[in-house]
Amino acid sequence: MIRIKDIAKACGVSVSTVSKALNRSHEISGDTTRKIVEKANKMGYIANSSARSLKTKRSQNLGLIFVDNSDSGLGHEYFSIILNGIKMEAERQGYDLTFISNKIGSSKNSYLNHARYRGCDGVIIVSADFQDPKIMALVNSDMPTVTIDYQFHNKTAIMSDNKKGLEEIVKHVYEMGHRRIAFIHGEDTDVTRQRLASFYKACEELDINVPIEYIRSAEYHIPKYSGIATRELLEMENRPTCIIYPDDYSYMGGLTEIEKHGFKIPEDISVVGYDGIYLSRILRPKLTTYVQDSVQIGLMAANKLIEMIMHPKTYLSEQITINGYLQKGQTVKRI
Amino acid sequence: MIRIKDIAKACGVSVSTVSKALNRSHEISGDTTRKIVEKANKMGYIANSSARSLKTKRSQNLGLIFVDNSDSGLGHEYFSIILNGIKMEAERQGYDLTFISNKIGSSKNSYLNHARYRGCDGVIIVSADFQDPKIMALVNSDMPTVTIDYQFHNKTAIMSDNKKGLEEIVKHVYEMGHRRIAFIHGEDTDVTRQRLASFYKACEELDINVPIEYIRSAEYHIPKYSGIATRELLEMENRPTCIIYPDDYSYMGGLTEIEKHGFKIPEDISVVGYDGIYLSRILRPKLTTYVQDSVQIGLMAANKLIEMIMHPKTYLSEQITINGYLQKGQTVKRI
DNA sequence: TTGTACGCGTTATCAC
DNA sequence: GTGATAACGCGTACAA
Repeated sequence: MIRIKDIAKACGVSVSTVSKALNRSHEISGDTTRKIVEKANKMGYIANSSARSLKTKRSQNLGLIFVDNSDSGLGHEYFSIILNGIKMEAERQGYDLTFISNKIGSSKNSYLNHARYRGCDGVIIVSADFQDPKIMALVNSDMPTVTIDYQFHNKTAIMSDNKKGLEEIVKHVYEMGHRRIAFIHGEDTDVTRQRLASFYKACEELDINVPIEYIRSAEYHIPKYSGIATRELLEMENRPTCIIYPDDYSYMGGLTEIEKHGFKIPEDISVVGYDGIYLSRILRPKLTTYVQDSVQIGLMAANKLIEMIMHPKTYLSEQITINGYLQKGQTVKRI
Repeated sequence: MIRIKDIAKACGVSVSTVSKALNRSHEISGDTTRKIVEKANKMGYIANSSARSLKTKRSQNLGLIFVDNSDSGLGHEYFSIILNGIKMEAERQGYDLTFISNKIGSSKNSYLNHARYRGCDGVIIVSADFQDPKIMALVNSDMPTVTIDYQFHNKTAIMSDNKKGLEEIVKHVYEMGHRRIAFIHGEDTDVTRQRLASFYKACEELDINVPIEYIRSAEYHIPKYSGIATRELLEMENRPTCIIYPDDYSYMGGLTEIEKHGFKIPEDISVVGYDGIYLSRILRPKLTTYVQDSVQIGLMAANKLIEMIMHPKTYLSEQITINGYLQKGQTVKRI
């Protein structure tokens, strides 16, 4: 390992001159800087981030919280694409990314402590139990944080546009002539509440009557549950002509059930997904779904967090909504 | 922020005593240790990893290389599940995970330098261009590394069992009565070569004749290319009765093409995928595919890397193969 | 424009 | 069993 001290010796200057030169300080003359930088490269000098951040109190490192009780969190395309977006933007701006768990070494601990331990400049909470006191403690600390798809009071959050999403879906389905529209929603979260409220509102405005039995509960990303809900809907006397699913994956569970009943999509029943994952585009019939711009969500999360880190005094928390768009596939029949 | 110095003052002991007590050194009496630890907790002490690793030369942090030219790397379930496995095992053993790119801050750099800069104890190369000199430099350095699905000479690698995979697929398809078997493979990589060799070998042993036109090239994870290959196969005079795809996603491209030709699966043509992603299980007909145990691949990669870090002298590089299994779906017809 | 000296928080060595 | 002290590598007042 080679240190600035070695370079200083090799160049016949002091360590501080080397430090300043490497950091392109204007205090150092162009000539000296050039000479030092060149020498440093030749000697294969690599800075030591530990020493640097010990001194500067900055790590250029962002924490990443990704808790998946479902044990396959990262496996969900929606999240992994968000992660990809975060990674791209963080790298672009010269930040690294470190996963933050709720333990340090082998001992249980809080997320906040872990982030502090690693000297994170800020933390992005991609997926977590937002009711967890340890998450709340983190968000309410002085550590800059950005949450995704969950809004803490007065904190910066990046949200997919659930309101617009359900609104557009309902409108489209309505225009296609449907009046008996069922909605299978995910477990009770902020996102779900937004979507549900927006669904009701859109229906109300269009004078669509929504029997309570048309609203079914399932869990995001678990096709089985949406399958069960689908069966219940199909077996109703006055069954819906269109079913809106919590997400594209869940639709697959519904699909199985629909086929079991001998129904065809969209001839016998229309369906709409949510997320617009890759799968939705290659399925046949192509799925009508609301495409969330997950890369953009990730980019924006990283971007805002870095802004917050750089301007801690002037930055005002924001709630940013990332627009998606309706992908009109072939799963909604005109009736 | 509270430092050991503060605790020392509060307890009326020296900093070194506190340090030792917190690290459970046996030099310190049980009583003193208890008192110090308690006080530290009460004061909300959190260690500083920068200071610690500056001194100890250990970071308890693993680097993660994940390069995706395709711009959706993390979005591929195979990789994101591997990542999940790595994360689980690293956390279990008290290691953190940091993404390593080929730049430090805003300046271009090598992976090795980046890993050194962050003081990584080791690096897992999940996905990368293994011909990239920067990757090779990393692997050939003194930095402990583990690669996934690529074998550098005399280095530790975790491989999915491509040999057994293709072998089992061919055997199964053969047993179902197929003799005209086509294989669409991915771009030229280690994995592809292994699979191709194994495919040929299995066919040879079963006396299956493989016309050169039955071997088609596509790219992993890009349905479009597999779609094109599929069309070419379907339009042959003597078309195959079964097509093996590079991966489950690619099969979706083939599916579209097959339906365009008015063929049904498996009545008119049989198909086999590879990977066993979630999708393969919920598709109807359920896809016959070779399931890779990607969580296990991730777990093992982290596990071996940590072993290597802890026993640098005695650890011998290994090539570990993680077994998968054949998922018999409904896409291969008995003929 | 350059150099000196110190401190960031921690651990390791050695003396007591 | 405990304490004093010197590093680890870097950045930055402040001095020159």
